[in-house]
Amino acid sequence: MRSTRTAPRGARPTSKDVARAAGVSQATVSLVLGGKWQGRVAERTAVSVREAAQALGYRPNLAARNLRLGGTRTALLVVPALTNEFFGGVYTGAARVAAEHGFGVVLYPSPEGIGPARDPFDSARATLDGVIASSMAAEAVEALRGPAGGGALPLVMLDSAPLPDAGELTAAVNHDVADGMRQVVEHLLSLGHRRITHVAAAVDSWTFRVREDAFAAAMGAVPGTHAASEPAALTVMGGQAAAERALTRPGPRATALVCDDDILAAGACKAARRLGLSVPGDVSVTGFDDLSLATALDPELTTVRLPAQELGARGMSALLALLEARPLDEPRLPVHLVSRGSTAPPSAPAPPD
Amino acid sequence: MRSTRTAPRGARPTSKDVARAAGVSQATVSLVLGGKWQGRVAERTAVSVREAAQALGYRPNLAARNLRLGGTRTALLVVPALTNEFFGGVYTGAARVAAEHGFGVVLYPSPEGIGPARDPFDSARATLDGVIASSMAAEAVEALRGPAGGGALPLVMLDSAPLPDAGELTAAVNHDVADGMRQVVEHLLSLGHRRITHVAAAVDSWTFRVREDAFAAAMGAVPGTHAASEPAALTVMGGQAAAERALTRPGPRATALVCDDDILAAGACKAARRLGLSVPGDVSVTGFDDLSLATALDPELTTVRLPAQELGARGMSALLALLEARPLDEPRLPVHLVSRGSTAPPSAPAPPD
DNA sequence: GTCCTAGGGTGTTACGTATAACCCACCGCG
DNA sequence: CGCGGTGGGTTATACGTAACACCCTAGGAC
Repeated sequence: MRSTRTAPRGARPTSKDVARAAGVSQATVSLVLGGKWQGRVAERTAVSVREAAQALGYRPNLAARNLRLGGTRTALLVVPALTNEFFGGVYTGAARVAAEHGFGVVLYPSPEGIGPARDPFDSARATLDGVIASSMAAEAVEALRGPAGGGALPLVMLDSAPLPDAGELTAAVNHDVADGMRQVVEHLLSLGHRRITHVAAAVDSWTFRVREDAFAAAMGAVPGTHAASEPAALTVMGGQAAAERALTRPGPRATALVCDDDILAAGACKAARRLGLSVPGDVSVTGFDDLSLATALDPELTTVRLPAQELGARGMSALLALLEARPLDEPRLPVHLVSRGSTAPPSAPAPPD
Repeated sequence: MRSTRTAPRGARPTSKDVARAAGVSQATVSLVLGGKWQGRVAERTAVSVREAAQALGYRPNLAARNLRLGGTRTALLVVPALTNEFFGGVYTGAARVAAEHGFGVVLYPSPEGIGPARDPFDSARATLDGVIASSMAAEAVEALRGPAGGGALPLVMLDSAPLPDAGELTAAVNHDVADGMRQVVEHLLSLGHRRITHVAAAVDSWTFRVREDAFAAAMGAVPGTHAASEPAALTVMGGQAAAERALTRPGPRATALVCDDDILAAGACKAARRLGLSVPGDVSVTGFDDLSLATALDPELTTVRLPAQELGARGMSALLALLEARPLDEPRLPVHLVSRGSTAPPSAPAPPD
């Protein structure tokens, strides 16, 4: 009479229950269900174990398994925000590769947004096998590695500045955003634009610094061009305000706006319309990311597609390589320009219709 | 010489190490760090334990803790897709409340997208305390509850159809989307619209069925109105195609398009422009959700704001209530219309400029 | 002086799994 | 007839934590 026969609530069957039902020992259950029974357990026994497990609805207790094995086969993905579909793509890609290797991925949107009560990352560290940080600022990444005294977790950084003291347990996977910017500028130059303003995200992060540098380099390489830069808060309104400043500045007007992000580009399009300018008739606009927003706008946005899922997938692969002490390549993922309706030659005659 | 002094790699300090460093037993460490030492351990001892833990960089092993406590203080959030910022909001809200109660939230975008290799949810069930499913189809939710033989996990459904066999361990939190639709229709009617087409998401889910019914009810309540419905795939292109069909149908044209989602509304705006119609001059357009997309469009979208974070937060609260066997209310969250530039009286004279 | 109590800890066990180390019966072979 | 091998299992243990059930000492009451 120690306990009710049918477990009252949440009393999940254990491997011991399965063993009893199948008339074998717990060890045998573990062997069979763990797939390591070749030549150690008779076929008939294995079958009856599997049947018993099925009948009881047995699922192994992951906490116990993790404790035993000393690892969790789980990676943490840290992203700046989840309200951006780009990071949804990164997660999806990482989770796909993880699943193929029996790993799980836990998502952690970085501090802002989540209450300060007991940093979930902090308490989770002990049960994680590795960390993937996407587009994080350097100091935030430093904090992730923990007190440095204990076991520093393997860390993969996506689209982030390289760590100064990068240990051996670190890898990086980046988009080739510099090349993306180069493609944008070449596209515009080939259309005939010579006076181009960069609407630059006012965020201190690797990916945006690279874009600024690449923009300056690409423009500087061609004589007779006029480059300018206008900082913008990373919102639609921020893009709108920056574009408005750029387009109303005294002197000859820029004929093209290169925006650091599709969000900013959406704002730039709004600003142009408010000023009575047509896109792309009077001013061409480009973005970055190729969010679904890019095709929702009218005209559709010429933008640089960043393969977010690919980034997440490669990041997870790199982490797995790190964990298995395999050699790893740190690829620079190619990106490509998607040319749509928001760019056209400058001062073109109004479209036929 | 059994092992190197400084743990070679990943050898995290345990509570036993802390105990040795502080000169106490492991049990005392557990008491102190667990906060249950009031009147059982002297202040001085507690302090030295904490100092030792700090010095060693000790973090409790969650796998062990979970095994011991039989729970993980972790909930699973299942969403249809992560590439939609709405669900990012749901997650954020749920995670905030969870953190306040020492809970964590694991995100699981439902099957499509994630490889089929060993369903992560399936293997995770044993280590979860509950499930929150957002906007899921009925059959998918059924599957979540598992083989029904073992312990069925507490389940909270957000914006979903009520389960037919809802057990005691189930709760529901919904947006009052019917009221949202009513507000939209009343807004348009008060502007003078009488011929309105509902661009309806062709997705078999509770939230969209409710919208369709509410639209028909609100229109049916006012004599002299003409309601129509046009199904649309839940993408920009789907919305565009549906709106095009709706606006080119023979007979008097609808003066307003009520879209089930901001994404669809964006497509509808594109369709209108392609047909040479101005928004809102010739046709008014409304959306649902109030995504950032809504303010990125030009004109900005009149839409119904669904408080996604609030939904996630209330869902998590409901789950916590379920777990603690507390009475719970199943609120119907109020939503409200955000009136912007995409709606105006029908057949209005062209705007001044 | 003896008993009781409270304060301050410690020993021990259990959680569920994986696996190393055994164990035993049976069969074929010399 | 004895002996080694092998197929088919079992027993025992460890993972790190939490907490129950003790234990010991000292101080006060009688």
